Amino acid sequence: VDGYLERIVHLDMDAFFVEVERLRDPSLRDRSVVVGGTGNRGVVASASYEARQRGVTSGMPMAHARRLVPPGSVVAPHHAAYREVSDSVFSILEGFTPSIERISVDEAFIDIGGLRLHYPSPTACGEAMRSAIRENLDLPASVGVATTRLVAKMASRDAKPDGLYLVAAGSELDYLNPKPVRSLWGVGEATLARLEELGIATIGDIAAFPQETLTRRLGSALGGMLWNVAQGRDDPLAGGGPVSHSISVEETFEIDLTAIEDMDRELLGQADRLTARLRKAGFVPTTIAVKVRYPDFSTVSRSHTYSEPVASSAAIYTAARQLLRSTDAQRRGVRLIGLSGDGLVSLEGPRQLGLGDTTWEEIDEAMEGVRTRFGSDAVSRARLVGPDHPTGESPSRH
DNA sequence: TCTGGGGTCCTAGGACCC
DNA sequence: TCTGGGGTCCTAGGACCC
Repeated sequence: VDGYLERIVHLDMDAFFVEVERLRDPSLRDRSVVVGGTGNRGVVASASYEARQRGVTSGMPMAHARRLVPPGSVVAPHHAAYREVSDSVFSILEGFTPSIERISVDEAFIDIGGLRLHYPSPTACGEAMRSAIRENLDLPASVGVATTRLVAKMASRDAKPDGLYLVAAGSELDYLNPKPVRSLWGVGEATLARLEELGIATIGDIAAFPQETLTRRLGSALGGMLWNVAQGRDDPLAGGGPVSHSISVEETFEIDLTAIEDMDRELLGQADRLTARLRKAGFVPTTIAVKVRYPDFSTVSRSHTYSEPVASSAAIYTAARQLLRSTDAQRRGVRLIGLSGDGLVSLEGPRQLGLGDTTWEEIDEAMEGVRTRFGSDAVSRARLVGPDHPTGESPSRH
C-alpha cells in the first residue's frame, strides 16, 4: 500500500497524573492543578496546562510552585491509580496491535505497519487511537507519527496538548534542523551548556559540526549519537526495551537525620521493602549499594559486590550498615538515604544458598505470605513500630 | 525556588588476567 | 631489567529520562 511510510507512533498522555486526579475529583477540572510531593521537600511531578501558564514546570520545587498557583491546587500523588489507568490505556492500544513498546506509565511506541489495511493513512490510525482513549477513559493523549522512534517522540511533543503531529517521510531533516538541541532526547542541562560553548544551538548546527571535535568534547557515545542523529541516520531509541538490572528504594527526609541509629532504622525498613520488591520481581542481587545525600545536596554512593547473591533482607541490611559507615553520614548528617540491589540474577536459576541464609529467607517468605493475605501493613518488625518511629502507627494494630 | 523516586547508560581509573 | 596490549570486572560519579 502506497503512502504508509510513517509507521511509528509515539503516544504520550497529556499531563497524565493531573488528568487521572481529575477523573477521581471532577472539581479539579478547568483550573490549576499541581501533583507532587506535598512535604516541604517535594517537587512537581505533573502540572495542568493552567498551572503551566502560571510558570509551573515539572521538577520544580513544590515550595516554589505553591507561590504560583491558587490555594488548594496542590494534590498528593496516587501512584496505584496511575498504574491502573495506565493498564487500561495499554489494553486499549493492544486492541489495535500487539506491536507496542511500553516506555513508561504514560508513553508508548507503536508500530502501525500491520494496520495499513484497517486505516487509510498513518494519521487516521493515530487519530483512531486518540479517540479510543478519549471515548473509553475520558483522557487526552497526544500522538507523533514518523518513520523513526526518535522523530515520532519529538513530534508528539509538538502535538501537545491533545493533538497529532505527522513528520512526513523524507522531511525529517527539514523538521530536525531548526529545532533547539535541548529538544533532542539525551540532551539535558549539562550537555546543553557544553554545546553552547561550542556555538551549537540547533540540531542543524550539530549536523554541520566536525564529528571528531564533537566526540572529543562530549565523549564517544554521546557525541557519536548526537552527530548521527543530526545527519538523520541512527535512531538511538531503536532496539529492545529496557532490561531490569537494578531495583532500588530511597527516601528524602523532611528533616535531616543526624543520629546513626535513625539512619540504621531507615536502612532496615528499606532492606525489607527492597527484598519484597526483589522477591516479587523474581530476582536476587549480587551487588548492594547505599546512596547518601548530605545536607548540602552533594551525593555519594558505596557499593560492594559479593561472590554469591545476597538472598535475605537480613543480609542486605547487614551489608547496607557497613556501606553506610564508609561514608561521612554520621559526621555530616543526611537528607536522603537510598538502598539498591544491582547485578540481579533470576531467583529461579541455580544458586548457592549461604549457610544461615535459609532461615531468614523463610522468614521473608512468611512475611510476604502474610502481606499478600492481610495487606502490606499486616506485619512488620518490632523495631519499625512504636512511638519513636516517624511513620509508626498505633502499636495496638499489630 | 532549593532541589522526589525509580531507573538506564556512560566514563574513568585500578585490579587482574592472559 | 623493565615493560605490551587487550579484555573484563569493580567502584564511584555523573548525565539523563519519565
